[in-house]
Amino acid sequence: MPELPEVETTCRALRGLISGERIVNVNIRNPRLRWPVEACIEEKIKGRRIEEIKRRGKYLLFRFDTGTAIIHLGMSGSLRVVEQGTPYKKHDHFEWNFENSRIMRYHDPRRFGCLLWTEEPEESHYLLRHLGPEPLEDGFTDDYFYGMCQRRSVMIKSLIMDAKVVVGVGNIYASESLFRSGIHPMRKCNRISERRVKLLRLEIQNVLNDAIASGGSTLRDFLSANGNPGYFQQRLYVYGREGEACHKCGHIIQQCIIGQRSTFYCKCCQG
DNA sequence: CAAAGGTCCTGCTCGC
DNA sequence: TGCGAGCAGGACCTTT
Repeated sequence: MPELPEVETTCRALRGLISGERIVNVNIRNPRLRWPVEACIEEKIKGRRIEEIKRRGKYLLFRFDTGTAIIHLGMSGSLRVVEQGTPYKKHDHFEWNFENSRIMRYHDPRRFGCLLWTEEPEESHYLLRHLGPEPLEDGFTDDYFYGMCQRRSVMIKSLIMDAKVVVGVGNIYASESLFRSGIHPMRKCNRISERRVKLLRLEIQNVLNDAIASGGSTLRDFLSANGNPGYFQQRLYVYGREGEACHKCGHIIQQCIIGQRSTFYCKCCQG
């Protein structure tokens, strides 16, 4: 579920619901996430106020005066805010109870996500230290991106999914942005014209902005029974459409595997 | 049985 | 031969 737009949607929803709230209780029901959830996190944040909630790549950062809690949603994780008395669902692994009687619950069937605690400045934490620029912020320039393409020789899809190059481009939006810019996903990144690389950079931003905009419409449902932030209603040109007709030219959408991940493209539109 | 939207880690290959 | 960088593949889990 969570690519950058979903994490951003979650981040905005949480800000509206629990920013500035004091945590009155922490309940770790199953610490066995990607890395074990340390029991000490309870004493670190209990009684503390969330001073800021922000996103870096696909990581959510909850800043307290004592340090920062880092949550990643992995492949199947989600965060919901519910009212007291809401029954647990299977795979609700931890929760934070707030003074305002709301509860933030972490749900994650595959347990690829994490909850970590750090007292370092967040940018020097080992998981965040080597992350590339945010795709929607100033550091992700044409010059920077073309430079990375020149310096490497991997397939372009692998390059844009590399968090050291740019954060937040997951499997869905990688295929979508390559379609929008007319680049075959298996093209070596150093064999693409500067003009096309610049177009790709722009289309990465466009597809992420579009997805955030449609995710934004689900914010008000965050507190309801179904807390899934969704990228539904979204117009996907190629992802998951193998065997169907291309919306632009009518040719059949193809599927291949790159870096163990399903990849979708139109061999007519993407030279 | 295959595949699912993430990403860290290991071990291999290649070029110097 | 030895080394580092860059790259591909494996691993982590459960559900459909």
